Amino acid sequence: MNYDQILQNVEKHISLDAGETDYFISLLEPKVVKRKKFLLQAGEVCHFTNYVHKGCLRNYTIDDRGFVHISLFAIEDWWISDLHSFLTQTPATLYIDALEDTEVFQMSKANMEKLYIIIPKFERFFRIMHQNAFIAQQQRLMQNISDTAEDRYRQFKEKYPRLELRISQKQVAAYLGITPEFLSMIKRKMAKS
Amino acid sequence: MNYDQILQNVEKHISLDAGETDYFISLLEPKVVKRKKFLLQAGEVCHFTNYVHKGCLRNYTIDDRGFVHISLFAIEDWWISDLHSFLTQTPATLYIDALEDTEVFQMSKANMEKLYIIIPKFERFFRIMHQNAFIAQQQRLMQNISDTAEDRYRQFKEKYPRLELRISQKQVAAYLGITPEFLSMIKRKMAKS
DNA sequence: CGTCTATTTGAATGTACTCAAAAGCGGTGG
DNA sequence: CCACCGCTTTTGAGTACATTCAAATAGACG
Repeated sequence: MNYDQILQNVEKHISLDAGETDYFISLLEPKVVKRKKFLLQAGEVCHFTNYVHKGCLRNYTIDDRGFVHISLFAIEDWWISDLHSFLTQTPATLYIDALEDTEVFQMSKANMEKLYIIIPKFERFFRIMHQNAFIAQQQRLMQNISDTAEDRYRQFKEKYPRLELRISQKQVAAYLGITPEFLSMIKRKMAKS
Repeated sequence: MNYDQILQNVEKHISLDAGETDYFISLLEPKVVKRKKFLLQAGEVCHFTNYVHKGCLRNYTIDDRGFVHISLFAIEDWWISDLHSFLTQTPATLYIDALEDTEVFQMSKANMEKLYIIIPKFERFFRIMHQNAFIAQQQRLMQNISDTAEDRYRQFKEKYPRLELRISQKQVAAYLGITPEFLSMIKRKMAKS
């Protein structure tokens, strides 16, 4: 396995010496997730935080009417988990599954706690990670409140360039919070102008 | 000034000895914000993270059509800032102002950095803070995508019990992402059944 | 190749907004 | 203490945005 990519990700925010690097890597568990397979299902406890090395995962809820709502697409170099479940070790509300065959590095809750003790600057790393996630989500929330579906679709294409080529339109609609039928209409309308 | 409330807030997540407590308090700056006065305006750099000791602040954006969208109400015992602006020291996109005369404790960016160095466990404290904020916002985003305005209004009342008595319906509508007229209709409809 | 799912299209419906006008309410100054 | 002003809330009619349901077509995968 090649750890360069995940190390680069970490070293965007904190620096590690050789020993720290080795220790960090020793806590990671590589895993392959086949397309359509689950990494987490609602009701289970989320035992791992996952770094996507290659492929594409999605994080979603299913509402009372059975509709899927996607909270996040995690492609190469993204982190993904059910943060609430992971931190509190209570049953998850989110599902995580693979839209493509995917390779991840997993860090268990137990290993994460060891890591914080042995190399406290990882507190800083994950603080920054979560801050960035928070900011991105805040922007998305404000967009969802104020913008039309067509605007949100344009913003999706900017935020995830080329992802549309890899996933179905149904997935995009579930991310935008609209029906696939309506997204189809939006595309037709946009193509005309 | 009475620091018991903010210390209790901190000690929910980390423990402090007497010296640490004193140092933490020495970095706080008390401030009174009169109703309708700003703590932050879009375009300015957010220099402070604010803890609300008493009163009520709101965090909002103004979209291109001039509409206000409220990201958060911060009442007693909540923290509030423009996190992105604060962390990166770039111009804010959010406004913060007071809906009531409000007392806050402010911590500047410079003091925050000192705090992380002198008492590193505050990295942990703010990591947990931001994680919780992230989780709350994720739930709100999923609600906004999947639920009707009426459902969201019910959830607002659960999340902020009694707040409706303190703020105008217009503020609630700006939080829910609907017009005040439509919220009025929802209330009428709910009152009937 | 056949089956299953995704996408397109259209008509009818529901949810929420816009604009306008009237009524209610709160604060302020005289 | 009351009258007035400005802002909030209510109400309604017309409109725009988005969903639902159904059916036909296209595409993907085993």
